[in-house]
Amino acid sequence: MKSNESMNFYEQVYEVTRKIPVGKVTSYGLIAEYLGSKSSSRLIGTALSKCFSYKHPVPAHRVVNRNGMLTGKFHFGGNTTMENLLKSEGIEVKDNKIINFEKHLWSPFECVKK
DNA sequence: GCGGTGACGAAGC
DNA sequence: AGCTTCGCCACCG
Repeated sequence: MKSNESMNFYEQVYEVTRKIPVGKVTSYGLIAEYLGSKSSSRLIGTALSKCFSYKHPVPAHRVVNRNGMLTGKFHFGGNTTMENLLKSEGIEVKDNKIINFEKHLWSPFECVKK
C-alpha cells in the first residue's frame, strides 16, 4: 500500500491540531512530543505559521505555548481574533493568556487512548 | 547544498 | 523572578 507521501512533518502537525476538540487547547511541545521530536517544539510553531498553506483549515488558535500564552495571536491578523475564537469555545483568556490552562489542556495522546 | 528562519522550551545569568 | 542565550530541526530562497 502506498503511504501518503504528502505527509510531511508540517502536515502531521496540522492533522494533530485538527484533532483538538472544541473547548480544548494544547501546547507546541506536546505536539512535538507526540510526533516523536520533543526537542523540535519550534517546528510546531513554524509549521502552524504556514498552516494556511494547508488544504484544510487548522484550528491553530487552540495551540498555545507552554505557559498557555497566545504567542501566535499576531498571526491571526494582529488583532484579538485568536482570543475571540478561544472565548467562543468557552475558554477564558486574559492578557493573552488562557485562564485555567491546565483545565483546558488536551494531549494528542488522548486521541489514540481508547 | 547551505544559511537563515522560527506561533518553543529549557537553562543560564 | 525576569530577561537573555542556546539548542533544536524541518522548511524556504
